[in-house]
Amino acid sequence: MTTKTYGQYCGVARALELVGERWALLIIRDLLVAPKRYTDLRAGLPRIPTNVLATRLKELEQAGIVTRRVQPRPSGAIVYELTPYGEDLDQVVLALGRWGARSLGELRPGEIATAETLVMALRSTFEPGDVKASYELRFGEVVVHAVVDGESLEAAPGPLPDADLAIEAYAPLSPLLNGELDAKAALAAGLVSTSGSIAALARFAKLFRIGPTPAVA
Amino acid sequence: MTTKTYGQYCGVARALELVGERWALLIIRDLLVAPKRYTDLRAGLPRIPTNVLATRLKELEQAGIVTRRVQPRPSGAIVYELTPYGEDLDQVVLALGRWGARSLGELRPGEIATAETLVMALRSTFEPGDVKASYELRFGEVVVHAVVDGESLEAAPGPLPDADLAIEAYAPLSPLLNGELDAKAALAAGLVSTSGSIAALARFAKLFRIGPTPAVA
DNA sequence: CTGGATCCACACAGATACTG
DNA sequence: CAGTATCTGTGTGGATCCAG
Repeated sequence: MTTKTYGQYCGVARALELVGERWALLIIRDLLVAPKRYTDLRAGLPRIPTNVLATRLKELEQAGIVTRRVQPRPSGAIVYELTPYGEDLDQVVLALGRWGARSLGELRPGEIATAETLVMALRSTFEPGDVKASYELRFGEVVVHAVVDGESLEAAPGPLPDADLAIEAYAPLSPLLNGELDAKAALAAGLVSTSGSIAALARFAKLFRIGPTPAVA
Repeated sequence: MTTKTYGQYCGVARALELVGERWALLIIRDLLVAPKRYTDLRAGLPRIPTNVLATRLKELEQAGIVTRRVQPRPSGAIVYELTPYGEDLDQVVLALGRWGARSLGELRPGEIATAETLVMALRSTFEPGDVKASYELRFGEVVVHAVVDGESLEAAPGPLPDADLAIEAYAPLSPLLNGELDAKAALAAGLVSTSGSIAALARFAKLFRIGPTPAVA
């Protein structure tokens, strides 16, 4: 798509020319969480062909969205990082994540969740309010945490040992977050277990609520 | 991409599976302005191959994003319209448009602007404030109007004869809107002419301000 | 005229193997 | 670790054709 243009003088078209290709916004999603090395990106995007990853990174670098930095010795590692311009895609990725969350449904066979997908899920579904609380969320091997204080949310990979509430999910939490199950029912169904009360889990579910699953023809 | 999945349990990935294919979000952009017939969509997207348009419309219909309606006789016309689920992509398209507007730059050879691209440009760059005003904006053949009242903006195709300010653009207004030129300089440069004062044009430019052009490597 | 379907050439994505 | 090389298949682009 880099060479292919849409022929329209339009911000949407320009944006899609820059980041509309397959995998591009998923690479950016992962880099929004933290700078990463080539191998880290591959690990977070297991299905991406390596030549496509290499090509995208070059295109994104060319477009001024990503920078490629060689770390000083002794590490010598190569790190990909978003430029400020690339970081401005945050709102685009969050909007996409918010809209797409409603279609998540069941975990499909072979599908994975990473710390990056969970962090962006929390960030995109966050509804600011009056709550002040901290959470540790576990889903299999993947652990992330979130600190909520009114309008502000900090979400990042890794544990938070002294979180107000620790949540262990045994399956996608969509039914809890879209209102299909309330906190009590989700616990009863074995979807989730927590270190706290039903009320605390309900508050969590309200903070990161997603819309109802859309009807499909 | 409909059959091709990203293998990630992630809202962003789901969204891209549904609307991440080439042309899809541009079709949705045009439908966000108003429902359209097949031929109208072709007219607004001159470079889209007809088979791709037909395929996208089927996929989007399948996904519950677009509906295909046959109008009652005598028109019998077929109209494509967004479902409520599809309309929820508004925020995604606006976020993309806002980000991409900064990279618009010059009008490239063969590139066109339509009423739909102008309407979305106004909507995506609108910065709510204390202003109450109405505008008619002309760019070649294309005429759109906007009514601003504090937080609210209504933008739509077509003229608005009794607008507070009529603006005729002879070239893209990016230099005016990104602060490269101020209102006085833009008028002096022949970029634009208006029915009103320099101050009125400056207020317009402030309402629909876009960020600075990103530096590219 | 609208609303597509069909055909072909080709660029790009997918998969895997290989290298500095 | 960070890619490149190669092969294959599918989706896209572009033009044309066709039915109501």
